[in-house]
Amino acid sequence: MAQNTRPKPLSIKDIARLADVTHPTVSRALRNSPLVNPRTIERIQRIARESGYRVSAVARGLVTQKTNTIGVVVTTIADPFVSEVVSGIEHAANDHGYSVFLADSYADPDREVRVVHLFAERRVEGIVVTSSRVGTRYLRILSEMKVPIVLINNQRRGEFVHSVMIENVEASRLATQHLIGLGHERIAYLGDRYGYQSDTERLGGYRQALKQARRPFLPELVVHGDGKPEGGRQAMETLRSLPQPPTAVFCYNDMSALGALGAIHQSGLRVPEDISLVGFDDLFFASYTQPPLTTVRQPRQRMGLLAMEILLKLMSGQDSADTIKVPAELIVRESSASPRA
Amino acid sequence: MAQNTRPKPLSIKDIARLADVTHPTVSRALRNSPLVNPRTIERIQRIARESGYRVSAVARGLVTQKTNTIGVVVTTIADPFVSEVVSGIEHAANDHGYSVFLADSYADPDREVRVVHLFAERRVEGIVVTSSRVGTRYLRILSEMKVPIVLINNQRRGEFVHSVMIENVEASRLATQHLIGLGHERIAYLGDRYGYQSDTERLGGYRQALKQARRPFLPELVVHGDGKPEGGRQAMETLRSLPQPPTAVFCYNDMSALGALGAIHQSGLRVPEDISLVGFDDLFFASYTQPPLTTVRQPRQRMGLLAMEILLKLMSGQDSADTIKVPAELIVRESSASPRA
DNA sequence: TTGTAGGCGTTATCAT
DNA sequence: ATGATAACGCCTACAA
Repeated sequence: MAQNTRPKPLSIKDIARLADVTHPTVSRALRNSPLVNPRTIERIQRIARESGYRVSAVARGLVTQKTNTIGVVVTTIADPFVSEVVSGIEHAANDHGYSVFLADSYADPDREVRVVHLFAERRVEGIVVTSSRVGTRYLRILSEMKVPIVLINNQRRGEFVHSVMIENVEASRLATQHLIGLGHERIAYLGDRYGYQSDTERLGGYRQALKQARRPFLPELVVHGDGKPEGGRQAMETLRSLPQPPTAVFCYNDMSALGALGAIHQSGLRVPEDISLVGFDDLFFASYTQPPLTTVRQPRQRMGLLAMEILLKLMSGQDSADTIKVPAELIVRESSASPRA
Repeated sequence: MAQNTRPKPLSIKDIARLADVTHPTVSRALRNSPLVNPRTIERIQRIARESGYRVSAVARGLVTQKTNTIGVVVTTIADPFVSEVVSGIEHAANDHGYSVFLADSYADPDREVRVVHLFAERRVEGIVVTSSRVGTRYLRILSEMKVPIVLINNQRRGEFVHSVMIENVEASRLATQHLIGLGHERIAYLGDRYGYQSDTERLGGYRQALKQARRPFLPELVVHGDGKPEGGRQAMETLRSLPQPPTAVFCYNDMSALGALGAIHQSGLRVPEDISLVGFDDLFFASYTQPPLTTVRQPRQRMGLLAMEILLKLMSGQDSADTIKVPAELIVRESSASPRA
C-alpha cells in the first residue's frame, strides 16, 4: 500500500527552464523547426533527451485536432483469422504513424456500438470493424459520427459504404465445382449458425455451383456449426447419421473443417477415401492437418492492409472506392479426391 | 479528391449555448454531478444526446492527467498464443474502463523500445509486454519512464520486477517424466532457436527429468526449430535422419509439434506407435490433430488477466507481487504411448 | 532567431 | 444551483 504517487512527466516548460529559453522555443526545437538556431536545437534536444522528456500526445492532439490514432473493433482477437487481419492493419497503421486502439465486441451488436462510441470519444481518426454485426437500426447512430469507418467482411451487404470483402460467392462456387468435378454426387455444406453475411454468400455459391451442374439442392445436406471446431464436429456427426451421408463436405471455414475432420476420424472413416473435405480461410494449420486440407485462401494480412489503405484515404479527406472485393484462391491439397466407386 | 474537411465535433460550449447555460454546468451535468439541478441535468443530457455530442477523452485526459489507457506490446498479434493472452488483457482492461493500444514489436528489441516510448508519449497509464526481448541495455531507458510495466513470459529472468510467467521448468520436467514413465529411452527435445528464456527453461526441465531418472543427456537429441510449424518440420527431419532416431519428442510448443507431426506422417511413420510426441501450450488445435496431441496447457487468457490485475494495482499506486508463476498442466492425449517392444 | 499571448476542450476552484 | 476564471501541455500566430 505504498501509494507512490507517480511524478508528473516533464513538460516543455520544464525543459525551457533547464535550457533557459521559453517553452515555444522548446516546442519548435523539438520538432526541428528551421526557425530556430541549429545550435539551440541541438542543445534543447540534448537536454530533453537526457532528462527523459516525452511530448504529450494528448496535449498535442488537443491543439492540433489530430490524434494519429485509429480504432479496430473485432469480434474477438483470440481468433486466428481475426488476429491476422489485425496484424495487417496494425502494420499499415504503424507505417503511417498511427497507433491503434483494439477492442473486442464479442459479436454483440450493443457492445460493438458502445465500442465505436468510445472510440469516437477518444477522437480516433478512423475505425475498422471486422465482421460487424451492427444492423440497420444503428445505421443512423453510426452515420452521425463523422469518423470514417471501413468494414471487413461485414455482415450485411451494402449497409455501409466502405468495406473490404472476400469474393465469397465466386470462391465457394469454385470450391463446390472442384468437388463436383471430382465426381461427388452428395455434397454437403457445413455452415455457420450465426447468420453472417459470409455464410449466406458461401451457401449461395454452393447452390449456384449445384445449379450450374444441374444437381439437386438437398436441404438435409446443409448443416450448421458455430464457426469453431466443436460446432464443426457436431455438425459433421449430424451429417454422418443421415440415411445417405454425403461423400463430400464443404465447410464454412477451416475451424469448422478441423472439427469435422476430428469427427470423421473418430468414426473410423478416412479422408479423402471415404469422405472429401474442403475448408475456407487457409489458416496456418490447414497444410498440417492429416491429410492436408483443401481450402479457399483468404489473404488476411492483405485484407487488413487494404482496409487501412482505404481508411487512410478517407481520413485525408479523399473519397475512396466503395467496396473492395478481394479474390480468393482455391488451394487443392489432399483432403479432396474422387469418391470410391 | 473531395477534401471534405470533417467538421469539428461539438464541444461542451456548443451544448452550453443550446441549453442556455455555461459550459462548466454542462460538464457537471453530463457527469451527473449532485451539485446541479436534476431537471437541468436531464435537459442538458437530452440536448447532448440529440445533438450527438461526445466528450473529448483527450481534453479530459489533459486536465485530469488520467487517460484510462494501457499499452500492449506483442511480438506479433498474428500468433494464436499471443492473441489469446491479449484477449485476456483486453477483457480485463475493458472491465476496468481502460482502452488498450496494441503494437507489434516483431521481436525486434529496437522496435520494442520505440513502441514503449511511443506509448509513454500517449500517456498510457501502464504497459504489458509479452515475450520481451529487451535486454539489460534498455533497463535504464525503461526505468526512467515512470509507467508501470508488466511482462508476460519475458526473455530474461529477474530483469524487471513485475511479470507473469508459466512454470516452465516444472512443466517440462513433468512432460519429460511422462515420456520416461511410458518407457522411452531416447527422448528428444525440439526447441526454439531464438534464445527465449522459456526455451532455456523448458530444456532445463527436460534435463532435470533425465537426470532424476538417471538417463544420459544426449546432445544430438536436442534440435532447434523456429517456434512455428515449418521449423518443427525441419527439426523433426533432422531427428529422423539420426543413426538412432528418438522414440519420443518433446516440443518447445504446439506450433513446432504441428510441424513435427507433419514430418512424421510424411515419412510414413505413425504417432504414437512409432514415435511419441508431446507439445506445449495446448493451443486450440491440439485436441484436433491426428492423433490428438499430448501437451502442456498454459492458461493464456488467464495469464493476460493476471498481468492486467498486477498492472491495475501498480497503476493505483499499490505495490504488487514481483512475479507470478502460473502452474501449467500436462494434458495427456493420444500422441504419447509406450514405445513398441 | 526568440518571446508573448491566445486557444484547443475539459475539469476544478472559486465566487455568487 | 450556477457562473466566472484558471489550468492541463502543447502549438501557432504575431510581435519584437
